[in-house]
Amino acid sequence: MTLSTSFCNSGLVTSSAQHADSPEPPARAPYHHGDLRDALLDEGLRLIQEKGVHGLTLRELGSRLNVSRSAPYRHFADKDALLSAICQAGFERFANALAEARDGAEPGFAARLRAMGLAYVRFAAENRAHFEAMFGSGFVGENPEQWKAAESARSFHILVDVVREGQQSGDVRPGDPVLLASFIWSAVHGISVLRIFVGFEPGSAGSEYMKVSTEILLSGLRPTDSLQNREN
Amino acid sequence: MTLSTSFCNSGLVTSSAQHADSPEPPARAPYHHGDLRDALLDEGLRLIQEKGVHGLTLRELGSRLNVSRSAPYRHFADKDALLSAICQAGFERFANALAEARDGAEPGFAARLRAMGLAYVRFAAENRAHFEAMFGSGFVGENPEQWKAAESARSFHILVDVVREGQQSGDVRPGDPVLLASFIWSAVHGISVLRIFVGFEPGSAGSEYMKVSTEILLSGLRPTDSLQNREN
DNA sequence: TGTACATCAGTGAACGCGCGTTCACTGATGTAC
DNA sequence: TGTACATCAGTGAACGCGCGTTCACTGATGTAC
Repeated sequence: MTLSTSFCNSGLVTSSAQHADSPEPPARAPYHHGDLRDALLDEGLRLIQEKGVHGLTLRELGSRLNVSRSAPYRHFADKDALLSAICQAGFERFANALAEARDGAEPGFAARLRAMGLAYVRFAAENRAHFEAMFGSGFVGENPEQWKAAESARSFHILVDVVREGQQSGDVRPGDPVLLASFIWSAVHGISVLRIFVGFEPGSAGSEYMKVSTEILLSGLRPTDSLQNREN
Repeated sequence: MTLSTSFCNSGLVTSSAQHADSPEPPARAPYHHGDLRDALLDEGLRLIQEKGVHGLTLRELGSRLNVSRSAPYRHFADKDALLSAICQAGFERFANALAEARDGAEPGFAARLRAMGLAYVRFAAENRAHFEAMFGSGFVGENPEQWKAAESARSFHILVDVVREGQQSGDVRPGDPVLLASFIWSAVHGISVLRIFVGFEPGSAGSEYMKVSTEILLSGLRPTDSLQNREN
């Protein structure tokens, strides 16, 4: 990289030689990256996926993208700004995943909760990097305001609304829907976090565990005096 | 520190002068710390409490204990060994806290679960440092075998046993007690983790939230066909 | 259609920092005789 | 009761590393005229 650059800087001869070789100089990286901002977000994600949040360094990022160390500073004020952007993007995708699960499910509270719970755990497993940037200790812990951002609130309110609808249809016990949703959230979050960060996945298969968990959750949320409302 | 040491190294005169001044030289730290190993564990905990796991550095530790940077290496092979010891000690205290909660509770599954759930969340809140060393992303995530160690298994089996007893007394639905205990663990863990790392604590007071959560959990664990078994 | 010029998005060398760890050393302690 | 000596638990200087960030710079791009 250093070699080719100084090579090109050496004068007109080199430049014209390149043009003689081929109309599109192949081994020459363009001076402008084109979409470095998005590339930084993407590669940053990949880096976290591989090495965890603390493996994310601007130097490594620059080197992977064949760009100088200081190039990222044209797009992000500092490392924290980059991490913040990754976190924010994560919450956006997360909220979308939850909304999709809700919309794709059969009607009824139980089906929706099952779908959303599965989506939560699956999102965590499949987007470990985003999830770690969003909820990992050390980052959000030091920036709790991140949690209050629009996108994370949206994720949570999707769940609150589903709970509220469940209450209206008589499938969910009465009570502050925020507290009920919080418990659901915590339970599913606990499953995700223990699996991802600690490798805790009881039952050899794992799917049985998820099934039992959702069952207990649903059963606990049902109104205590209306057993006839129970679904399949 | 450097001054006083070189001062003492300068010869017999200084040494005798010290004795002439006072029988117990006051500003002189003893060469041997006495109990550096325990002091390292204690101060290490304090450091994590203040700055998170990544704020734990051997240099800072040495400086806080008025000891050289390399002194810790007399007691721990490296930084990881120290963190491992902190983690291990955490699991030991954690298991004790759970066992105490179980033993201190009124008889019956519901009372025990309430006590243990509360103990779990409280341990996390009051021993943030231990908790972070035990479950924080970035550490245990990279050393999953830590989780399988004797003390962490002990914590979990305390819960499994309580569930099993609950099943025998008819307070808990049938099914693999390990899966049931895992769900309880996950739910309570989720509450703890969201509170500690993300600052998520719904309901202004928080105690109401804990109460609702335990209620849902208990209700979900009850055998579905025996409503008469419900407790207060 | 050209051209001067402002602006944007890169470069690469360097700074300063804090870290884990090593190493030859030395003072303190305990123990065999 | 003394004394030689092994062992233990410290010291402090140094090494090498990777990091975030800054800075003067330069090539590329777009835009007004």
